[in-house]
Amino acid sequence: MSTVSCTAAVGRPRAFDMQIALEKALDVFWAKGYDGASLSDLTTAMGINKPSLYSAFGNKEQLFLKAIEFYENRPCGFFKPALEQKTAYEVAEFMLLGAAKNMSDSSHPQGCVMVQGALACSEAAAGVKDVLTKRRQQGENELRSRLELAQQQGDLTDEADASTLARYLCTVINGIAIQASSGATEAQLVGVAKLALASFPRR
Amino acid sequence: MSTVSCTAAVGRPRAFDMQIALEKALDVFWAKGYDGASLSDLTTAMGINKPSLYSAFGNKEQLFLKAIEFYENRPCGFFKPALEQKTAYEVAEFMLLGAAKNMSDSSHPQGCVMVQGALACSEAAAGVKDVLTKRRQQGENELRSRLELAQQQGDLTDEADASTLARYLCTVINGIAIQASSGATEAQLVGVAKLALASFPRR
DNA sequence: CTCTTTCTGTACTTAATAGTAAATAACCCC
DNA sequence: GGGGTTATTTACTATTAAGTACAGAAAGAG
Repeated sequence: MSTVSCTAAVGRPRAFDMQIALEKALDVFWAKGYDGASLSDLTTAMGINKPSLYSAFGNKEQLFLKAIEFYENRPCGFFKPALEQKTAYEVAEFMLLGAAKNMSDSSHPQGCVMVQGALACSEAAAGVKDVLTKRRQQGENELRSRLELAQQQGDLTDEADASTLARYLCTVINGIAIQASSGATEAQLVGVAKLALASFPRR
Repeated sequence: MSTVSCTAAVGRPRAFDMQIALEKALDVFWAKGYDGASLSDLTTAMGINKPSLYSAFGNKEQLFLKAIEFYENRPCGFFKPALEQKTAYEVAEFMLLGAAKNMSDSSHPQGCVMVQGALACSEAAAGVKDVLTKRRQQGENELRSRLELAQQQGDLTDEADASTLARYLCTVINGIAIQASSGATEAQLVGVAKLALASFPRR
């Protein structure tokens, strides 16, 4: 089930678990951003040496991309599960409350690596910034499609602009990410999420 | 009226305008963040050499702090003017629409340097991240006080929680900053701002 | 046991980083 | 115009950055 492990059957076996190392790397990128995370930070957290990192993950940029891919697909995510809720309002509610809870969770760095991983950055990080921007945009698009489906299904009023509504929800989620990374508590963020929901049209 | 210029009457006069140089530095920090902005980036943009930078502004960290101080006080800001609006709703409206317009303005980097200047960063930037976090928190506190005043003056219902309301508005503004730095247009952000306003209690 | 393959650890390279020393140039005051 | 003062220029330092060469270690295949 591992998404990255690929130790060949022949040759000296890898002495570390790639999945666990990747999670450690994710935590570093999450807390420090792409520019702020040095290879020393990464190898120290991952418990390996640089040649192991390069042979297993390519280079810093590819390691980052694999880390955010893992981040997006990990089981405790809230975005994709939210899209599967029954009604548009439940989608919005699940998503906002999920963001509030998840991003303030102290079992990992606060906020969202998709937001703070590479927001304002050096030219060296321009590529990963671009990837993050596109991924966030893609999430917004998926949400818009889900809301349009809700309109077809009749659980979201046709007067609503699905596009603006999706952008609004993503804006609040991004804002919650900032607040969380600034130290806001879950209770505070849940309050914000509930207030944000007041703008969402109930059927 | 210059806030930073302090060329002594004696000695060789400074060959550059500190205010203009500071604005150029601000643009670099705004676009690249503290970690992503190298001294070469800064001196190139400012049109000066490193010793001039160090003698005029101290070091990279102090330059950053002076740049954000300038940012907060510059005339085209929207936060402080918003607080002076007549009613709580007008405060919120001015603030959200101001954020939407200002942060997508193409006459400077998109987004908000107070948000993206140092969000997830290296240990070297921990100090400036801390300053930014505290400043944002201070802004939120000022907004909360303004809303409490509105409750005393009767133009905001007592049922509203001024603290949560202020946090909500700041969350949306921070979210707008992310969207703007990801390329959202003014029209898109104004749409978000208006939708966000629907959650704000009118008297 | 040996060969091949792959990984690990140490030590290295090259380039960029923040910051500075020292000589020179430009100004005001007397 | 000389003396004191401050800014500029060039050249430098020490450190850290990302990335790699190479020798040795650990496994399976024959």
